[in-house]
Amino acid sequence: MQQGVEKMFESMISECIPGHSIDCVVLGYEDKCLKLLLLKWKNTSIWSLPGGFIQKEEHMDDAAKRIMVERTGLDTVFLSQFHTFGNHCRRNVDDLIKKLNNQFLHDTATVDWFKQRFITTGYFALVDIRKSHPVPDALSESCSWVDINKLPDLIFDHEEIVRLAMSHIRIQLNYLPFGISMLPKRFTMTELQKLYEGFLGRPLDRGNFQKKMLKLGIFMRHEKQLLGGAHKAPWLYSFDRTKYEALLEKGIGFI
Amino acid sequence: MQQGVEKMFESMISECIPGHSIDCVVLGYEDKCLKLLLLKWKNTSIWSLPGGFIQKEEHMDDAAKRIMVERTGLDTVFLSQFHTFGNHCRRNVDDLIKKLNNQFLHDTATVDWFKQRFITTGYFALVDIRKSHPVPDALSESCSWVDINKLPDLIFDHEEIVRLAMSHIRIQLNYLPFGISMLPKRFTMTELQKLYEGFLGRPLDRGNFQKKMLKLGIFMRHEKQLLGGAHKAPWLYSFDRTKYEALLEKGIGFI
DNA sequence: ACAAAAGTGTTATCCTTACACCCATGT
DNA sequence: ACATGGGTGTAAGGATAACACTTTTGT
Repeated sequence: MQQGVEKMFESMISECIPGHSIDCVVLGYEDKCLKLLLLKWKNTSIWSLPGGFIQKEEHMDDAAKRIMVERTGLDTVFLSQFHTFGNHCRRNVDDLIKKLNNQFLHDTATVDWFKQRFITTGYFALVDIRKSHPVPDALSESCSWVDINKLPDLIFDHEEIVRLAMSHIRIQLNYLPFGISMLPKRFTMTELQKLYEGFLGRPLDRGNFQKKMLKLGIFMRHEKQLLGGAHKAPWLYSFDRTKYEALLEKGIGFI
Repeated sequence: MQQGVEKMFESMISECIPGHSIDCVVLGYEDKCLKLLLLKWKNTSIWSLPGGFIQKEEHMDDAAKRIMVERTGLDTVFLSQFHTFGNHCRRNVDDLIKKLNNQFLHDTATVDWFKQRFITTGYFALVDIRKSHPVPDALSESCSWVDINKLPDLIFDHEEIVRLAMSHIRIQLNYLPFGISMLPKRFTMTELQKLYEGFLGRPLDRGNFQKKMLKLGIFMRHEKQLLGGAHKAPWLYSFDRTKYEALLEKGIGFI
């Protein structure tokens, strides 16, 4: 066991509040599909959501932001709390210890920390994969983007957490035009549409989608793209940040 | 200080998990207005939301249910978690102790319990006032229904919690037809409309409201009401429970 | 020239909104 | 009779959904 891990456990136990954790459902968009940021634990086939604990004097939202910076290097992302999971038996730590095969969990204080009951608050984040720099934590051999439709088995109740995050996002999609944090500065309407289709899990009508989006009045159209496709070159758009934020404030449709 | 309070503190500290609390925004409807269930602390002018703590082996949702039963005697209510408040400085306990004027908080273990940092999860509940039997807890001299538009100052950040609950309810109102748990078995469309207006804080068109509601197909119409008003007697409706629950499942409008 | 995908247009239908009108009842 | 509030109807406008047509580009 490396020095890094021991140190991390020490500071975790001394600086964080017990019993409460944070799990982040971090979504990005690449190659026409939605991807989820996952950690793979060292020398195991255990996959989990990036997460962490809350420092004693830290706002919970700030803890989520910190975790995002640590795992993705991104400090300004769309980040929103969506649910707190309070089932007392959500974590099967004995099973975890077995799978870990004597890695990490030796020290009694550390084992006790992991064995305690945790209530976890789920946050979802929408980020631009191209700007992200995933870094594994001390327990993980990798931190990587995985196609949302090809997820491996996840630890504990993390699959449930992902499911609920997606459901919250789908609902919010009705009144919050996501996208600015997930797409490159300039994008085509088709790219935006594919992103929406990824969230909703179903195809949308091309013509209607364009009209609906453009009517929101939050886009700026740029000169044509000339990328090599055997077809008419699509317009490039970007978000008019001011109008976009104003729309986020008041929402769309509704009430 | 009575025996009851000491006992309560003892079991609270020994049986509940520290650092996490639950606060309930309990709403009822009476006399054409929305009312909030509030506790008034003994011999003070401190008002607060009913709340409590989570037992060591208790699911968080069950804790919320238990708290609802304890305060209202109602065990099947519409109860839904809406947000977790994780600001580390949300509670000014020194101020509380001053206001309490040496009541309750003497024992060091108890003072320590209250002085610790709490993360609280907010639940909202929609109940039928007529069926409720508000009972104060050991610290309170009263547990009573207060007009949502005439709230007193609340302790800590409880006003913020109420505000956020209302905002969540208003959004959910767009796809969940609330009402079954708040109105008497039989009600008129105008009563339902007044309830909605209470949530939304604005008047709705009478004719359009009726058509929209009836189109949902979750109502049963009964024989006419003959109550003494100098006008046409309105129909009485009740919720068709089966269809209502089915609609709650899939939501209305949307995606 | 042709396929492929982008952009735009058309139509029918539905929903919302703002009213207007009539109905039943108690005074 | 009439004021009061309940029930229903209508017409305009907007949003939605399905689909057709045109345009541009690389091969």
